[in-house]
Amino acid sequence: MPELPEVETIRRGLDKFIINKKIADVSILCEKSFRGNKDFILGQKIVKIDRRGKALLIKLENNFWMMIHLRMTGQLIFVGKEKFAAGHPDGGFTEEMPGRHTRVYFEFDDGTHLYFNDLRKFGFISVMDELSLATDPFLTKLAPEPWDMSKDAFWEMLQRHQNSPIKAVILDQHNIAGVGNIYADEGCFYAKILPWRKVSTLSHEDADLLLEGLCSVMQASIDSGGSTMKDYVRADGTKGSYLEKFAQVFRREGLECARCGSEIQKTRTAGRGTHYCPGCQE
DNA sequence: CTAGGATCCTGTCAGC
DNA sequence: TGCTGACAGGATCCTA
Repeated sequence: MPELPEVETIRRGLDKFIINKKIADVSILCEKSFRGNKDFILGQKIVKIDRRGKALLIKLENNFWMMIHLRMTGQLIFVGKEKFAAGHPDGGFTEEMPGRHTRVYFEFDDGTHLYFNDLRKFGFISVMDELSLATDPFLTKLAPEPWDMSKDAFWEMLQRHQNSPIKAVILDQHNIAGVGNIYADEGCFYAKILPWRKVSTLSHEDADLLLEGLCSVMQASIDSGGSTMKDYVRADGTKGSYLEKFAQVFRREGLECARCGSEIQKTRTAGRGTHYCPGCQE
């Protein structure tokens, strides 16, 4: 799915396009994708859009909220005079909306629309009041984001997971928020650490470098508009991509490492596809 | 408490 | 062509 940088890209886009618009209608094409009562959001104006880790939080005038989690394959597409889309990179950006994978869509009072597409249906939109938001298990257990965590706090967190592969630890949102499969691999590459190394084998310096790497790769991605769809409107139909521009290892297996020239490899760690350079990560 | 694996769901692709 | 299994930018639930 969209990881933190992609979700932040969506947040900024929605901030530009849907603030102060009133929700005129909600169409639910897949029950599983929509939790809670839509009556609480109908007729309400969008007040602000927050983000916690990979979750988007949309506040309405009546103090109800919508939490949106895109999980693996969610995307949000705003269609008005301009079109804005971000999230999962697969297809659909040029399709007519609603499309084959549209699960929920909103119509605003000015006739514009917001579409929630989600191929695998792992994502969801949840209508919540202030209390359910404040007590939500995902949000309450979410760890700080990399830039809000001191090196010491990161190190202390690691000490609780001595026996796990480092990649598994940083993918767990209870330990550090916002890191997903791309940035876990990219962060390990930055720090020259093999992703399956047991935490117990890492030095404090390794850990510092890894935290620095996570901040760095995610910030670079945010600055470039997330890894997906930034330029999806290009006439030739290609999608702009953080991966093409910045990824050093992710989905680059078989290609040359930009740092040492070795061939990037792919394997499996923590149940996920894992990319690394055998030459300069150890 | 931690660690590891199965699971939710749909689609695509490689290999018979 | 048709089938089969592996895998996918996530997180939870269950078990040990």
